[in-house]
Amino acid sequence: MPRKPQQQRARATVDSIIEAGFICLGRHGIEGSTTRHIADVAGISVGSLYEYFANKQEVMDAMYQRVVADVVAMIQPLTPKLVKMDIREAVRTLLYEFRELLMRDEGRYLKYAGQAVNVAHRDNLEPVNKILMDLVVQYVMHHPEVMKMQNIPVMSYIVINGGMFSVIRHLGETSPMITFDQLAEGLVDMVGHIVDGEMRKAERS
Amino acid sequence: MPRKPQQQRARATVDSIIEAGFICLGRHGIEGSTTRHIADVAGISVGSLYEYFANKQEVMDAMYQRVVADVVAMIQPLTPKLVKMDIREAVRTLLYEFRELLMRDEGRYLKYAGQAVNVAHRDNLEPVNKILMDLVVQYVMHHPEVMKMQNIPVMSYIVINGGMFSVIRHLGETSPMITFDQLAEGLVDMVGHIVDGEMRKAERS
DNA sequence: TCATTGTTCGGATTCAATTCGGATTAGGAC
DNA sequence: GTCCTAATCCGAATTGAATCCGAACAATGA
Repeated sequence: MPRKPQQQRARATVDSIIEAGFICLGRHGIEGSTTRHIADVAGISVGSLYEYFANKQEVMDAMYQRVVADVVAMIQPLTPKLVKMDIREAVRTLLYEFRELLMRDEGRYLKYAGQAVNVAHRDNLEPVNKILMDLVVQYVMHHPEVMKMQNIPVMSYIVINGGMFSVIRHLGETSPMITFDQLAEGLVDMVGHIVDGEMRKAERS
Repeated sequence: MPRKPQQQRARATVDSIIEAGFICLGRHGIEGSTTRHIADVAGISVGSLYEYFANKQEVMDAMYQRVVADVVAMIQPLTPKLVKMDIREAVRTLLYEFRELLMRDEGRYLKYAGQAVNVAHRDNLEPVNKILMDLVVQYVMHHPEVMKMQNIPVMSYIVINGGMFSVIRHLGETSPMITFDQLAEGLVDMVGHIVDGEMRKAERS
């Protein structure tokens, strides 16, 4: 039965716990992130941690939520610009912004995203999926010609999931076989070819 | 200091532990898979478990290895047939075989694959990546015309990673927005469009 | 000031992972 | 068949991390 922080100092405590969670994860990985360790880094006692979080997992969840919120906050204001761009340029822009976000603070978020992609936590990524789907919808509205494509939802699903995973995985790679720029251009071309190909298919039928 | 099993009954014990690992994971998820629980299901004591595995993680690793070995064993004999097919048909065949394997024994392997896709365990999937890269190489040798593509490694990386992840994620979804057939056709078209698009690009230059 | 409610603390408790020393069994030597 | 040794198995004891709890401390507001 965790409590809602009501006073200013309690909110600060909650913040320091989440912050400490990221620091511990960055420093010693999952193993080093014991509740005691997190509490130490946050400068509080373990007891205090459990005032606001029912268990360790909830601390992790709060960290997720912050990552996800930041991703959404990154995409949202970008949407108006993106929808006016050529599709390839839009994908490219999004990819580099995404990387910038994941690499921020010595890859703090990337470490987390790496955990988040497993199926057990798939729901946590839902808001990101949603905003990207919204972006697709808005994009289509600005580019009526692509509406000829029959399978936009399916292709979006593939591109969004496959794209996110490829990027997260690639950034986590210690000695990648390809550079990020190559990966990004590959993804850009992939989306471009899909749109071109689907349009061509639509015209034929 | 885990020991190598030397007698027949010891090998049976090791096997029963791995088997029990899968059963526990299927029954109660990660939480239900305590060493005691696994030992109980395997019909041995915890002590025996530690005779052959240094720790719980090693049991998990042995399970990974079995999954990965089975995936490789599925693809290897399929390769000769695949390389002779049209690219779209090859992708389609591979996808359905992959699903069949993941769903075997009430999705025993799928539960495991879900864990494996996170960055911490990315190395475990390396053999699968390798055999798929090999498949690409062999495919290219049988279809010299696609050699005109400039970025085969990059596109393979994207398609392999993105494809595997999309499928694993989709199969783990409780109420998927799209059917597996749709996903499969989408992936087939994606690969097809990429090849067509890249060939066109190559001809232009 | 006092009462009330929010906050913090750190020792006590619980539970799973791992260890260890002794009991049991397989399989070869005689 | 008997004996011997290494392999195997066992499960109580240990360890350490997660979690709980009740007392101490701080803020608020009448």
